[in-house]
Amino acid sequence: MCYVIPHGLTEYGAKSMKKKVVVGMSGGVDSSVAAYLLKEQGYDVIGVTMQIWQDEDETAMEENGGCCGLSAVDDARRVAQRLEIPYYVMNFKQEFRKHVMDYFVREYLAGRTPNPCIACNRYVKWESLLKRSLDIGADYIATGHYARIAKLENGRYAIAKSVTAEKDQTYALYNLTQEQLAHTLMPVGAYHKEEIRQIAEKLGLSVAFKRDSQEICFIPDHDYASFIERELHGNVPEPGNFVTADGEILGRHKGIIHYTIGQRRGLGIAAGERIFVKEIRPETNEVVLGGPEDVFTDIVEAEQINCMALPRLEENKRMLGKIRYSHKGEMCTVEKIGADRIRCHFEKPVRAATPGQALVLYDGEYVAGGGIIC
RNA sequence: UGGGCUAUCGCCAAGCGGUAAGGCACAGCACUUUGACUGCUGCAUGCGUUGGUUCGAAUCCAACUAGCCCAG
Repeated sequence: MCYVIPHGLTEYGAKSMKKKVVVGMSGGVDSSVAAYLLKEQGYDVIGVTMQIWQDEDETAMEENGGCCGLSAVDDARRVAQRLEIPYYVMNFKQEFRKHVMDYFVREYLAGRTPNPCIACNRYVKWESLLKRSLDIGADYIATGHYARIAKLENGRYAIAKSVTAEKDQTYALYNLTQEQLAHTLMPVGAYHKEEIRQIAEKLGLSVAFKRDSQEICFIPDHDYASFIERELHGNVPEPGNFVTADGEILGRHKGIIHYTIGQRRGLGIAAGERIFVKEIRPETNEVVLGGPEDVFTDIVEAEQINCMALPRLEENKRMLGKIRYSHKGEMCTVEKIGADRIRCHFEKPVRAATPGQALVLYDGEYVAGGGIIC
């Protein structure tokens, strides 16, 4: 049995001081309404927008409206005014560059496929923003994620799937630490997206019908390979061979950064049937291709484990495993094969488990933990 | 040099006298707080070239060109 403590409210009144919370405001509907909800709940709310990658003079591309977009500051400031809460912009460019952009490039160079949102959450939003928020006297940080935080019977904090799971964002949050969760609020997790929009509309917030964010925020044109090339100043990995699992050469590839496991489009090979990337071999600069069935596996290994609901990922426990954000999940059992490494045996093969992506394990409603697929 | 076979979209490939299937590749869109996957749409006024037969030819005939195979 687990129960939810609306932590932060428990002591409200007892100390006659309002709890102070910093809301990370992206300029979108969700975080705007999150700020409103917290204010209604009696918190001392401070709005903050994180400046993470965009240059100040980059005022073009207003229409993008990504989670960290450029009109973000204007929109967020307007909302803060409307809600009559203090508002600040904090610069996190250094942290973002180090933990997200550099990591992103490094992973592709190593033949892996990173998930920048997860890194951003763990190291920028929660590590850096939380630290600075605590420094200015806040008790919590809050975001507009569709997820809930619960304190479990075993004393641990865990992220739970949003009540209304059509918009479940728990996968991208699996890597948060206990300490971070203890200081985090996610007020919109109790609502439907539609309800959030309605609240925003009722409040007269201009962002009520703003498009949801999508794609990699620091690569608005969606051309991530060109981004990597720019970052490396053209010093990119060489073209190499497309090969079959048997070693037969099928053609030339453009360099391993252009590919990910399970990819079909963009290979430029007319095999007569659909072919997919099965494996990327940085050491020989080969990209292995195969048929649709070659890309399934029932064993997935992961490292850099973060435990959340469970103090450790127990052996032989049946859990739901998700190998990508949009994966519905498949039941699996966990085997510990190293100090910081697990092997999951899926009951049904999963498609295109990709090194660099996260394997997130769910124990019922809660995120049990997860790691990086290797 | 004889004899035979084949030439249809970037690749593969239907078509067999009645007005150019399909797959792959490619492009665009949709989906999507990662990369992918997936779905939808588009993609040969022309069938090696030139003539001929026919109301009508990618489909029949002839010549030419190219490639392949077998003889020497």
